[in-house]
Amino acid sequence: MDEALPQVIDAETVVSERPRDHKAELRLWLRLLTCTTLVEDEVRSRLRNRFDVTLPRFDLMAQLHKAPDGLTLSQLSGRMMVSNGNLTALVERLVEAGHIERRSSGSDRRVVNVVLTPAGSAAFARMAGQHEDWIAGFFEGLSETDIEHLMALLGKLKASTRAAIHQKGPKP
Amino acid sequence: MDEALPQVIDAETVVSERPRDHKAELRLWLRLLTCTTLVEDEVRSRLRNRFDVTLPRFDLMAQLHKAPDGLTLSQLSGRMMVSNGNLTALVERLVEAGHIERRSSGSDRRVVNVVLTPAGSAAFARMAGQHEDWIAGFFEGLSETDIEHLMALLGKLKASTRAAIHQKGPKP
DNA sequence: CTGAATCATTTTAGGCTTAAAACAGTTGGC
DNA sequence: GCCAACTGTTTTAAGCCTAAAATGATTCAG
Repeated sequence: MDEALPQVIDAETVVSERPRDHKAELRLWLRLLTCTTLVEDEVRSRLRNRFDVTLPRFDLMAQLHKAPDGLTLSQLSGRMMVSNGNLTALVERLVEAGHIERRSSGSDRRVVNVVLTPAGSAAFARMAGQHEDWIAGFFEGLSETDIEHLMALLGKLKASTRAAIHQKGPKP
Repeated sequence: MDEALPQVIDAETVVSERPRDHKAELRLWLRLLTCTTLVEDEVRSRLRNRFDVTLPRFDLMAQLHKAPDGLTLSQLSGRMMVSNGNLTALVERLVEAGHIERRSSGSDRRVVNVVLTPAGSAAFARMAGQHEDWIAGFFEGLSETDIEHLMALLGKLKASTRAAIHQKGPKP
């Protein structure tokens, strides 16, 4: 590519001459977003059509499934990366649906514990199995090594992004 | 783990004995989601804090920027992959902010055309430049070949997912 | 033992999103 | 010309999401 450059221009100069062409990164970001949206929207739609459940509710049930002894609302909001106030209504609807149960903690009257009911647990097991198969279906065109490479590259991206975020705005 | 399997079971049989271990795909999907959410939330937050604009409004302005002659609401909803009813309020707020302008089409009294105002156009140019730099910053930890590989692998994933979606539910 | 700080949750106000119904304007077959 | 089908937009009802304020419970320093 740079073979025919005049000899007086060294590599550093060439770089500094195009300081701001970030189109490749921008295109990559758009593609990343497209892929995620594609999968996510389809998952939402299948959960809704086949199990009459929304993705946030599924997520909440997944968290409770991983914690059979239940979780407080704060623990839930932390794990779901969702604001605290959000959970109040979400929990209320899952209670109405009979999937989960509120339990007040004996020792601290501020905290609300939430647990899957037996019915909710069974419903979640059914949904989670299907969900896993759906995801496998979406990734079917990728080989095992594709999956490994993608996993590694996304790991790198995750680290890079976190670094960029925490560099600019870590609480002083 | 399976080292002590009876000798009569060959590799193929072993594979068929675990027909449904899709954990690698599931983990990859979670990581993909994490990366996208990480970038998206940070972009939202910066747009909000530095330009007092939401991501949907930025997206809408980006579409209008690419179409200097303006777009109808239906064209906009198609390009933004968003429902039609969604746009009514979104457009209304951008009109209030002075970023865009409604123009009724001369020939068809049903359609509403929308165009960036000069102020909106200038505001968008400023935001888009910053936005590109932010994305470049998030991807800084990736080499040029990382970016190429990621682009290719995500292209494969996009194709695979589309195939899986259209296989199960294309309109008959 | 008491008041300030802290903590868990809920409420509030505002925005985004969808699907489906309602409205309004246009078009084509008769 | 007229009406039925179609099209573009808006409205409605319901859900998800956040930040910030409010409420209620706990803890701890003095």
